[in-house]
Amino acid sequence: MEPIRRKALIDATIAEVGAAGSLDVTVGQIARRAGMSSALAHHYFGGKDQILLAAMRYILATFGGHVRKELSRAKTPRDRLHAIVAASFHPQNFADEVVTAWLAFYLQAQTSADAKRLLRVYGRRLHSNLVYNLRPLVSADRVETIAHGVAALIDGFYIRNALQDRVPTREQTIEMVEDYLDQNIQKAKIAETGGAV
Amino acid sequence: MEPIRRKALIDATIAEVGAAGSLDVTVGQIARRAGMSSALAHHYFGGKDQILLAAMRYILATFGGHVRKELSRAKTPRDRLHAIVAASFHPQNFADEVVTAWLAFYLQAQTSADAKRLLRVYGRRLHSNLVYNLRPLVSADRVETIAHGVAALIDGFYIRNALQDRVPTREQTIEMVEDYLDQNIQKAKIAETGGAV
DNA sequence: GTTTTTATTGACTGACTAGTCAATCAAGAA
DNA sequence: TTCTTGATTGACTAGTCAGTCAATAAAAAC
Repeated sequence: MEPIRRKALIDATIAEVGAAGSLDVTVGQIARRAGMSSALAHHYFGGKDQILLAAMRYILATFGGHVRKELSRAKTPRDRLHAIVAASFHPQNFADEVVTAWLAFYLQAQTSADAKRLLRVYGRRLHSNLVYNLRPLVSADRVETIAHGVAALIDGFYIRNALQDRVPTREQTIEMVEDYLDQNIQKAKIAETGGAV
Repeated sequence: MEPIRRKALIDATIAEVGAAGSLDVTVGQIARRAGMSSALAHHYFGGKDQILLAAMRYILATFGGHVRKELSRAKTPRDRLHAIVAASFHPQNFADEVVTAWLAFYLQAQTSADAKRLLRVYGRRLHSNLVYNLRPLVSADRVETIAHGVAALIDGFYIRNALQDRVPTREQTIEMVEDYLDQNIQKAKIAETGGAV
């Protein structure tokens, strides 16, 4: 029973946080959505913080899984960059409630040391993935800058998709990030002596 | 007394929300920081929601003020675009506690219709400012896309500045957004017949 | 100097919530 | 059958907080 109950609680937490648009959800609400009593939720997780943290870990792990899966298929650095972008906007990660939950956890990281650590681990992993694959394509002094730009674009589109209206579609969004990458790769090449791939 | 008390409560709210990294601040905490009893805070604002909303309005108004001020000095469309970017990263808006408070309100917009409306008014204002000044510089079919890209970059750098480590400095950030603009303006010009400004 | 208005608060309430616990229930082991 | 172990919950506790209110103090109006 334990793994089933834990998974149900994690799913319910993401759904509840996403629906409420806030971390102000009670253990009772989560437990009810997961079809059990709040006492049972405490029994399996020990406390509210741990339920929340488990849900956050799940979201990040799902994201990490998508990235790895896409990366394994890609052969060239440019392909791998595309894979990272595509994984970031995978419908399962880009879904409104997931983004909202993500954002709520982002905010909680401001107060919870555990949450902050989790988030930064994933932030750095994304960053180093980008840097690693940019290195063969652009001059060394531009790598960091471009990686930060791509990461900011991704986060920005995420947050805007969840909270603003009249935003680009998922496909347009991906294309814009790809454009950003290509323009910067292009520029870096021109800056060098114009060598071929 | 009323305007003094209200201003003190708004300042205290932003400080308290920024410090807590969450909207989970009690009226008592806010009132104490503002040097009065919680009963008085209720007396002047009616309720917690209205205090929060007033603080959000204040942040957005401050931001709007900076944009207007910078815009009034700029003469060309390119200058005005620069002004918008510069205002977005004005130290007073980019300060950690303000960004955190901003983010917390962003999230609350998911649940509060009033907050959502406020946020979208400002989102659209930024967007139309960008579009208006991009129009003379790039081909018509690119205007919207670039405006969305710039807005996403700004939001992305905001959130990352508040929540990630090893992020670019304010100056580097501004330069990166400017670069994005220039590259896209450049590209649009090449796409046309190479006409001068 | 008296009345009215405004500023202010301590004390209180009603509602809600995280976490606990003792008690049931079900199923398999001995 | 009896014992043990994990699953499960209703009821309870202790604490918190938004919002109210009656009372006081101070200032302004008359």
